Amino acid sequence: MLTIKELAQSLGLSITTVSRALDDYTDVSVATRQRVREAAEASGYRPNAAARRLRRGLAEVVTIVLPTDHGRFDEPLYIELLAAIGPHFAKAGYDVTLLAAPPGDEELKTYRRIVEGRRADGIIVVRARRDDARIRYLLSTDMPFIVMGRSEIKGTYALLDGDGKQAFRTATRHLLDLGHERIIHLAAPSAFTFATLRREGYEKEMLGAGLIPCTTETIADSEPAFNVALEILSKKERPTAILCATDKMAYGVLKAARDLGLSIPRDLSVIGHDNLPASSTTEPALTTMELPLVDAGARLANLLLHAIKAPEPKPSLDILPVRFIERASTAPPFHQ
Amino acid sequence: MLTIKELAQSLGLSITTVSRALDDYTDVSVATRQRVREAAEASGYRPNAAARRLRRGLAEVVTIVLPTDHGRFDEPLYIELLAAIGPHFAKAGYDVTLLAAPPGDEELKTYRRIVEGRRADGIIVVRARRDDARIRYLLSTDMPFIVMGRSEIKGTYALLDGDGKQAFRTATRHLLDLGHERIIHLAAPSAFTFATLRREGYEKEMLGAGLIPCTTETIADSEPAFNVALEILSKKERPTAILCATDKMAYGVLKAARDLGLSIPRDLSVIGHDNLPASSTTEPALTTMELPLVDAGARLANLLLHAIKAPEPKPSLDILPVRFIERASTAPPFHQ
DNA sequence: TCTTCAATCCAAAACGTTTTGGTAATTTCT
DNA sequence: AGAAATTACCAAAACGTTTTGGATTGAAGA
Repeated sequence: MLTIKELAQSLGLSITTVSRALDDYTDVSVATRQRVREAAEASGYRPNAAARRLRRGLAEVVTIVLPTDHGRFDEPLYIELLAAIGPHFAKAGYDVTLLAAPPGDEELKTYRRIVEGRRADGIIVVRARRDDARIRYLLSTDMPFIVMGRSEIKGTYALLDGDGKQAFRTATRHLLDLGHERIIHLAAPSAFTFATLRREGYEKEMLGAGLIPCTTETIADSEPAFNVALEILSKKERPTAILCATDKMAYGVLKAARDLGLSIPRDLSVIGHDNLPASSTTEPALTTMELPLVDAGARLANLLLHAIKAPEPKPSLDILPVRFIERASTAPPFHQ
Repeated sequence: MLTIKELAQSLGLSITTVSRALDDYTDVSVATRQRVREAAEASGYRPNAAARRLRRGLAEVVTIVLPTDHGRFDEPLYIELLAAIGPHFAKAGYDVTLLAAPPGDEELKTYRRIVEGRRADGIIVVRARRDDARIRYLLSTDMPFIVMGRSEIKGTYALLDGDGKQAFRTATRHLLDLGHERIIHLAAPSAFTFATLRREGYEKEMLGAGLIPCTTETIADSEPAFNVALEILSKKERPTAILCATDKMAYGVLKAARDLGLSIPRDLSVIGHDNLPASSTTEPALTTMELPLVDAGARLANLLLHAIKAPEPKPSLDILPVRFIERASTAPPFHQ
């Protein structure tokens, strides 16, 4: 590859001048700058990334570590997020590197590798837990980072999350307005902040309507939700609506209802959250909620780039509105 | 951060010795090596990535450029692939960087940035086209790369693809064995190699069974397939089975059948390809095919790492077997 | 005893940039 | 006309590694 030295030689200029010309310094004449520009363009010169990183002390990289549970991550969410943040970081001259690590020790090691090897200028932490070892570790370093989701760790860092509480209030209200009264909430494990928040939203709205909230907690996946739903729906006084913490759980509920011969939405209304790609093709199409990831990505990139530039980070908590998407799985309750 | 200089000083050794001790050279005594090891471990020393990259002339990075059509990429396929390749590259000391670029000029610029700035040691090209500008560009450089999918560009490079032809022969045979005779193939545009191959498989098996193949070509998405299916299924002599080039197309067919009051699989068998996450939750669950991405990822990582090491690349074409997944959307034809 | 050899260690060069701290030539101000 | 300021350029240092090509010791062989 062509180096700046060769380029300078071919122009009869010093390395310094070429470098400064390309970086728009004012102490090189307009004519020279132009000449250098054109020569660089014509020869396809591009500064060696490693060299400039070493000199500048910047990696020009931000990293996102994706938690992979069993070798694969079936979370289309993060993919959308990646697509959304990519262009923003690219425009700022940053590459986005993607690391996959199973939660636990391996995950922390990955973070240490990034921090200690100065492999990135910033880190994106996703799927925050209420007590999160990654956040605690990062706070002990000077690595800028931003958290997607909510954690309860105290400290000076920026958080970004959807307004799950408000979203679940809205969803509950939607069901109430349709005339439902026996509304059950299928919650995700309370170790996750998002689960707690969604539950709070549901409970608040129920209580506001003078109804007793009724929550069942289970693993946030299709299978466990299926089993729980089978049980709930077999009872004599079964609910007329189930509000699920996630779309995946809603899939389990849909299946359980089908297996029991219940018609949706006639006999049961179902709502999920996430708006996974599959949710528009279920039968019936699932009423759900979605964090607009294009906006979230822009905001996230912005915050992280700011944190990288700023000497002293400011704590911040960005709560983004969640969009309610009404499809075919909700309707007024059918009175026998 | 701690540098090797400081570490060496604190140990009373030279930089050279510390560096060589950590790299397992034989010209440092076992005792010293041990001592250095422990000190490095204890102090959390990690070589500065930029410095070692500059010196070694390696980026320790491979890049995958994802084609984003309209700002987002709704291809869960690549996500799975990413998860699959991640650990392999990590083990070899490589980071995976992810770049998103819309097909066309922007995309080529991205490739040039990587190559000219030496930002990666290898590139993964996905969604190969029959005539692919990216491949042509990469062939003109010395950047190692590997292609996922098939292209018709001549040259010395490695290709990796699923055996779509064999897969569609198997699928067709499956329908024939069930007793179907009026089997229609809903094909993707023939500009894509995969579409042509799948079609060939279908036609070969049909002809082998003494039946006339009948293919309809359309955009590989749900909506267009829906419209085409509506038309096909409204005819008097409608098919008893539709073999779709992709799952997304199959979703459209499922919806069309539902709208026409046809029961699946009684009145119509449907098969897709890709095994998207949504395909196990459709009603009924979709019979489909899948390229085992865990294997594909391993193979891909292997090939690319090899290409990076090897001075002279060898051309290769890896055709991976596709797995047939029988679910509930296929059954013997129902004779009125 | 003198050379040879292996075992350990190290100083200095190199990787390709950016930045610091200038110099020389020209212009502008007293 | 001489001093001061401005313009346009550059040599050399620095970033933190890895690697090259020895140097120094002590043991083994002649």
